Amino acid sequence: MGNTPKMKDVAEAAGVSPMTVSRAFRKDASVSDDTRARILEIAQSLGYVFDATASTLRSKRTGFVAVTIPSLNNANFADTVTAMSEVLAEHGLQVLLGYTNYNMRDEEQLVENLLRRRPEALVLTGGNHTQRTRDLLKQAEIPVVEIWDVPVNPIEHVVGFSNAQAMKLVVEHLLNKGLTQLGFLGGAASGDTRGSDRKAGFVSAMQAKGLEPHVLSPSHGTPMSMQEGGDATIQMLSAYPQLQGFVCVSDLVAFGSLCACQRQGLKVPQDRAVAGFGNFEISATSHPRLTTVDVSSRIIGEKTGALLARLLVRLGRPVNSDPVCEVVQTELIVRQSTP
Amino acid sequence: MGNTPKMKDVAEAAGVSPMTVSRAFRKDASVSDDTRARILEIAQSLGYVFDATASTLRSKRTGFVAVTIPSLNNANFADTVTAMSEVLAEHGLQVLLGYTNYNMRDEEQLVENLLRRRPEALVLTGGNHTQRTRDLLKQAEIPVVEIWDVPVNPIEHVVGFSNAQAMKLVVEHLLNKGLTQLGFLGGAASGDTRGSDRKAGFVSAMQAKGLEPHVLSPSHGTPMSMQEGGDATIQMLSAYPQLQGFVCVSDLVAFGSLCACQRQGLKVPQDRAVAGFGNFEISATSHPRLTTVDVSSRIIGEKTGALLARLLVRLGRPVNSDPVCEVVQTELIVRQSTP
DNA sequence: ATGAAAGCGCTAACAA
DNA sequence: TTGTTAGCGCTTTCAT
Repeated sequence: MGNTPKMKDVAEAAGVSPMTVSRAFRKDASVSDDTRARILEIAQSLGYVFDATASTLRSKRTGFVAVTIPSLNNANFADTVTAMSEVLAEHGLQVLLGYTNYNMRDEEQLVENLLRRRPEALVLTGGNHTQRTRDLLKQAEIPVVEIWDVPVNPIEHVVGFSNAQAMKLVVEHLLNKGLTQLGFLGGAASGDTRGSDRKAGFVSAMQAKGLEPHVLSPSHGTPMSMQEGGDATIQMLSAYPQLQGFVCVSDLVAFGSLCACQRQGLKVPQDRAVAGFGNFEISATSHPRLTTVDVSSRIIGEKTGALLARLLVRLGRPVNSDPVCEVVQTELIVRQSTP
Repeated sequence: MGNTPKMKDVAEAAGVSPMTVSRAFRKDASVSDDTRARILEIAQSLGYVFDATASTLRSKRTGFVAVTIPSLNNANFADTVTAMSEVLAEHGLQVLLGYTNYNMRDEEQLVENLLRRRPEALVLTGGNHTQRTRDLLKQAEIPVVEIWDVPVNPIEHVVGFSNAQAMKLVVEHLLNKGLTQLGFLGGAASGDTRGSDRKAGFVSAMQAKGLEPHVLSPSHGTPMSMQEGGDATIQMLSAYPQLQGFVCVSDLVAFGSLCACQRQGLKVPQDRAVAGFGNFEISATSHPRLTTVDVSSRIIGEKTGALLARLLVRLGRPVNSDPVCEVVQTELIVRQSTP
């Protein structure tokens, strides 16, 4: 007990050099098929487990891609990460996931911690970071991808979409349907540009038509929840009874709003319209189903994974290429919660 | 470019030995406060980033706790992991997260990959694993915790609850309210005991009263979705029109069922009762709100984190103690979707 | 409180 | 296809 077998032990048991064992554990290296099979079998029988920490130190390859998301608890980010993991796994890369609590300070701390593990690339959800985060990333000299946003001043690569533009799709749809009295529900977390960009998209789309944008946007650390969406709806209804529809920062808020309306005896969409954002599962299920915007969560993950696989192809160090900026599609999905 | 500073560089710049720099970067070690402050400042100015991979190799401490969950896309598992991360972070430990797709084969592969990174402990969601997974874990000689379940034959430590017992709370509540014609909705993924345990809890609670348990449990790889919950509800309504209520494997399925009933013009709870499981946010928001079972997702994470912190206290190697089995509370939450 | 020497377990680079 | 040598960047151990 206590002495787990090393590569040397496997080598001795197999009557070869440690180098041959090392090669046997990598598929690219040149070992005869016989030898490899025999070595792997012996390793298995000895209970040998390859030590990635030692491998890493010498080869400078950790096999990690670090990914930060604002919160573990969001189905869309989960889809992005899942899709990314799948693509990266095909290239022998593992995702090292961390979350920022929608907070730039936490993100900075997280990035610093992640960099200590020497990831081969870093993916950040969102385009708003502290200066120190940006500095750390530049010094790290690894590929950096910002996703779920199209930052004005990107660090390097980008795979995302314009939250403001996407939100405009919703507003314009409602305006086209003749609704003019619209309210926006969605709290903007301090460092979270996605929420505030959506709000900005709402405001500018309204102002473009000379309409007054009513906004209820309590500002605390985290995005508005279903519950808060419902509470905000009640407040809005009492402050602006003339409102014809609620444009929400997410489907979760929209669902809260929908249920609050129903509890007030208001029919959706007849009495009030409700629109969400993100095309979460709930929006396709609720009664009525919610009009929303699909933002290609999985595709963002797939494209990011593919981009990184390309950049990290084993040419010594990462390929040095021009920054990529891929804008993914957003699509308005009209359902029954709006006229 | 290309030559990131090492500890040696920091040492030279500070006029001390690398050993002193090493000590400065660990809070416990003995360095004068002045020296430490000076070293950290110089390190910062040089853009030095501590290399955890090298540290790991020599010290045999990775600072990782590996955690597997069935899917990234589940708010309850996310809560568990978030809570666990928070507790572990206080002890300088990071979570290395992986997901199994609700699949024992994938879990085996994942565990093998995770073990290569030499985690200091491993947390598995669920109590059902391949024999090889169990063997790997035993050989690894690190603390293992199974969560979200109370396995009959645990590997080592356990922090969970009985899914069958928890489900019984729901069934008994409905039976007490005089409903006797109940149907169960929930697919059991192949290796996922949580879903099938809940089903088993339903069946045995019904049989205990001499009632017939109607079950609709399509068996594919993943848990039943909202959409599938709705579809299953339609099927059940047509196959067993006499059914008075739907007992669902999760709140998501219950929500699908609720909406399907509403689309059929059935009133919940007047015409049909619907109950969920898990106390997801949706169950507290929907109209009507869903009766469900709260399963202490965060508490599981906190307790697991605390247990590991205890076990991994720096006494050379992990403390060798008797296996712990903590059963967390489950609580029936009666809301408006049931009489 | 600080330093010197040795080495963690692997793999790059070269040789055969 | 296989082996030899050296060393990745830290930290353990022991000394002062």
